[in-house]
Amino acid sequence: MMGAVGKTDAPARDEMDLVEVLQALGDPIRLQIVRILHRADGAIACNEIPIPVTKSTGSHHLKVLREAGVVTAQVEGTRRYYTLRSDDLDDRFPGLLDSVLRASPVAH
Amino acid sequence: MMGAVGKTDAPARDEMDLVEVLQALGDPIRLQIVRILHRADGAIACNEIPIPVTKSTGSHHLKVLREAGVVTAQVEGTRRYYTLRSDDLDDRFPGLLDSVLRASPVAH
DNA sequence: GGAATTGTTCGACGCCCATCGAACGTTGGG
DNA sequence: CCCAACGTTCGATGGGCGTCGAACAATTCC
Repeated sequence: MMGAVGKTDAPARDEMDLVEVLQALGDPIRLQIVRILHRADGAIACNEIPIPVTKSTGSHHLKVLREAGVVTAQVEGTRRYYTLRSDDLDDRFPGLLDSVLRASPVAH
Repeated sequence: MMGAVGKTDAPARDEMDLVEVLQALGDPIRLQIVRILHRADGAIACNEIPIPVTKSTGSHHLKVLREAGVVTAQVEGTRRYYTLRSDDLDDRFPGLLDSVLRASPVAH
């Protein structure tokens, strides 16, 4: 069953909230995940994403990115293959993802 | 005197941190402030920014935006005139501010 | 000089978030 | 059928953030 207004875990293009996306991207580790997914240029297993946190924390970050609409996961057996929703993001917020990806990771 | 590595309240173009900027923009009220400053297309008094919070809270949000490098304040008597650092932002993170400003405020 | 205006700073409070370890499904292989 | 692998979920914890009122500082005006 499903509760009244529970997060569907995968917002449609038109349902994406700018603030939610910005908050999702406003974290070093999540930004790192997004960069890796972009470089991977396709589906990549959750296990293959090198991040310096526990698997539970990583699962949390992926969930935040999923609920914001930044990434999608397709289940394949016991693995989840993640993908950047580049097209949907660029449709809803043109230029946002590109500018974030183009920006140098660190300042200095 | 000043402590060793205290926030200077106004980072240079090259000192801007992407995560910090995204976090600064990832708040409804701060986003509203940014939109207002953009529409104002010039300096606008802190007092003239209509936001549904106390002046202390507003001051806090302006400080966050200042420290992230999103806005600048020039003191004029007892008033502060705020300005969007559009040029600096576009130099450091090309396209970011534009995409954020172009995005429709709410989803639905 | 005193009062009013403008904005910052200072606790304080409540809430959300990032993080972890452990427990719990799910799936695939021996 | 049981076990290993993979990922989610569940407290719990610590820290940070948004919010407020009150106090403080700076400046202008009468």
